[in-house]
Amino acid sequence: MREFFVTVDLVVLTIRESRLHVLLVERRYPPFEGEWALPGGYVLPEEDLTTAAYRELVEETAIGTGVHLEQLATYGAPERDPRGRTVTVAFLALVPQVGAPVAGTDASDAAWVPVADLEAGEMRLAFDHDDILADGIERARAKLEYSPLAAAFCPPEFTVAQLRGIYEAVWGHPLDPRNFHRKVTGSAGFLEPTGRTSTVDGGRPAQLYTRGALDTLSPPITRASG
Amino acid sequence: MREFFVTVDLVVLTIRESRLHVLLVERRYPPFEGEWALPGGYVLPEEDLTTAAYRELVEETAIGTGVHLEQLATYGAPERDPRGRTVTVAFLALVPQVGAPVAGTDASDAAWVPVADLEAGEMRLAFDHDDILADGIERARAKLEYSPLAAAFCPPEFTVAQLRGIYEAVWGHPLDPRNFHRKVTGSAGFLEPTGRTSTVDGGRPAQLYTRGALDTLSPPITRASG
DNA sequence: CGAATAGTGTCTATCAGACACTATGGC
DNA sequence: GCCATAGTGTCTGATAGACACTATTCG
Repeated sequence: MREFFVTVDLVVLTIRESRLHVLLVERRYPPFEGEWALPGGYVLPEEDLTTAAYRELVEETAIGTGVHLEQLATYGAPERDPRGRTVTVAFLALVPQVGAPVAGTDASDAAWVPVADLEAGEMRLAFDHDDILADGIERARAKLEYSPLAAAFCPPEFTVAQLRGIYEAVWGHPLDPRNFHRKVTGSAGFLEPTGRTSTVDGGRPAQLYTRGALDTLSPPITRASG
Repeated sequence: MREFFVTVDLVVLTIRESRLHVLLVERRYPPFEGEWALPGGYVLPEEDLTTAAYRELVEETAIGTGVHLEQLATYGAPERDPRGRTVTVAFLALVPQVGAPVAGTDASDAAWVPVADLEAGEMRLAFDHDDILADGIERARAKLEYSPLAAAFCPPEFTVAQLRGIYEAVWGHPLDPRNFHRKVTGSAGFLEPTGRTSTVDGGRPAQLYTRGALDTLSPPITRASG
């Protein structure tokens, strides 16, 4: 029995230009000075873990509405932080498209980076953040199958085509528009029609929806095939 | 930033007499002296989280082979432990049927308790262990659907009927023996026949299997209906 | 009108669930 | 033979995926 430092780290995902992006910060101080890392920070003495994660999210992105935040996993290898024994609780955040990220106090710069670039091995993150990121991406991909989570990437009202775009960006392959439409509109409680329509895409106006009350999708939308 | 205590707590599940049981210990010292709790303890200074969980598991159950151990979630509400700010990393362990549990140093007694009794609200656990237990049970139930995890409850070689008994005990309702048989034997890589047979149940001898290499079952075995 | 996107109908192969039937042991 | 359990065959209703077709807007 001894004392530990406890931090939270965030895998913040969003869709930009039809591609999945993750929020990274450039470290301003040692260790790993100048390298890219996941945003995060120390848990305060009287603060719950989720509260700490939410606070860090707001500090980094300046958004706080329509966000999905869930605990991912905890990483505590003895040598993972050279400053001392540190356990980090990782969270997964899914956010709608926003403007440029905000540089926080412990990061000299912050940026949205395409996940595909990181998966191609073009960049190594500080600490064990490559592992945490991989776990976060896999969690997001898996949860789209059976949860209405994709709506967390969308604005409050969205079309079926926008929602399909989320799935295509996260899974990295196209889906049949007609079957997708039938699937999501046919699952009672998954989407709620607003009665309004949107004409942004040049064709027939699309029905606008909000996320429904359902929190488990059965049967799931499968990602295996297009 | 301040220092925290870090512990691991275990949700250890097994099947006894065709019912799902969880391992509980009676606390020997305050806080919550005399109450029942999940087994667990402090993470040592140079110890990985999973190593700590495994150490606690061996201390409490004296078994170490054929066990499934996975991280569940982390709980860190500021007031969850009156001794000071403590974060606990909960693990889920699934073990084959074993003898009586072993009383550890920080528990005056240990016992296998039917999960159904706890779910009926007959018992309150110390700390926030009721929440942790509920999360662990739900994780186990969900993972049986799409993973070969049920084999972790079985001896090294087992029959299809034994495996079905696991599903029935965890999910709490009967499954059709014929459809279950066709399902599990038809998924290539899920089970490996050994060539040996077992005659323990009085009828036609059953083929014995070991767990196959597959780690994701597609399509899943659904728990919704019998 | 054509182009583009929204949304519906229909066909087919597959599969879950129900359940009749056969196989192989102990008594 | 009788009973119990193992394991197979067959039917039916539901559904995923493929894709033809209709609907509604813009220019």
